[in-house]
Amino acid sequence: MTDAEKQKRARRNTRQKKLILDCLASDAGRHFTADEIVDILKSEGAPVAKSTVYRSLAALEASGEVRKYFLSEFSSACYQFVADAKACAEHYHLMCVSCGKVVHFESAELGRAFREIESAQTPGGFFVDGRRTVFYGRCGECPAE
Amino acid sequence: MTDAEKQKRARRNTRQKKLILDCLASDAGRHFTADEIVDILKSEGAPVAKSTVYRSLAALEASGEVRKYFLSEFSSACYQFVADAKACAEHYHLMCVSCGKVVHFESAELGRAFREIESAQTPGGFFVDGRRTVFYGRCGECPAE
DNA sequence: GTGGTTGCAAATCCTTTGCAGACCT
DNA sequence: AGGTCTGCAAAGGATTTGCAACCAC
Repeated sequence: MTDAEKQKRARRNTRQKKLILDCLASDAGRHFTADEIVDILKSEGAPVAKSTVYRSLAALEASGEVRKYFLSEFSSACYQFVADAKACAEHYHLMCVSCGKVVHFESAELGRAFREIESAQTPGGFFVDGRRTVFYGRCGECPAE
Repeated sequence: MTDAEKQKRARRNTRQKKLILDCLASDAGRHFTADEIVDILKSEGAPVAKSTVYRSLAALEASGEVRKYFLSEFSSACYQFVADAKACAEHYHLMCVSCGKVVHFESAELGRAFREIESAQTPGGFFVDGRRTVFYGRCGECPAE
């Protein structure tokens, strides 16, 4: 099934989906792990099964409402609410593997580097998707390991 | 225990460690997963337990002889022999989101872009880890969606 | 001989899946 | 009503760990 078909497929508005999306939207700047969402909803007296959380997050990611990040090999995946898809079009993401913070930035150098990559690879080049690519590293506020 | 202490600690040259390092060194340009190493050694008639492979790879990574990569959320960790620290310093990974192929490439432009990022971010800059960062996109052999 | 190492199996962690019943539309 | 969605438990894959036997030094 293609992404287009996925999005076209009927989707029901259930209590659980709303709870999960509300949780993510309550702090759009923050990343949540699936477990954190489970715990938060449980503490709010509206428990949702972990498998449901995973399934809903996958659906939300497919529809573009939520973005999934892999912060580091030591932690589980994190999910972040996407407030405005357009706002994400022209910048890149730096993610600190230590504290999980995401920094947005623009860079003319990067555009040049991507074009270089596109033409240098063979055969047919390689188109780099800047929106899908996340730069991992360490922010200035986190101590070096 | 610090890294320095780890390296200073007695390390024994066992048959298994040699086999694993030989396997990695047999193709220094390639990434191997732990499972691949297990299979290769088994097929060569010198089986090594999977747990031993993992432990040895961790030790080799700690000592700098092997580098560990996390190429994607869909695959397990990959390990690459470090023939010459300099030789591996400046290469990056492109992963095709369509076919999953990983392409290695070198880029002076990217180094420049990373340095720009490091100094442009506040406070304290942002150190980009080129080993952890994977560029997602589409390779020339896969049709545009 | 001693203590790092190995192999095996069991355990862990995160995530996915099978299935029966519950719930949208 | 009909198909989707949920919750539970069990399975899954990658990696780690406990432990007795092992072997390098």
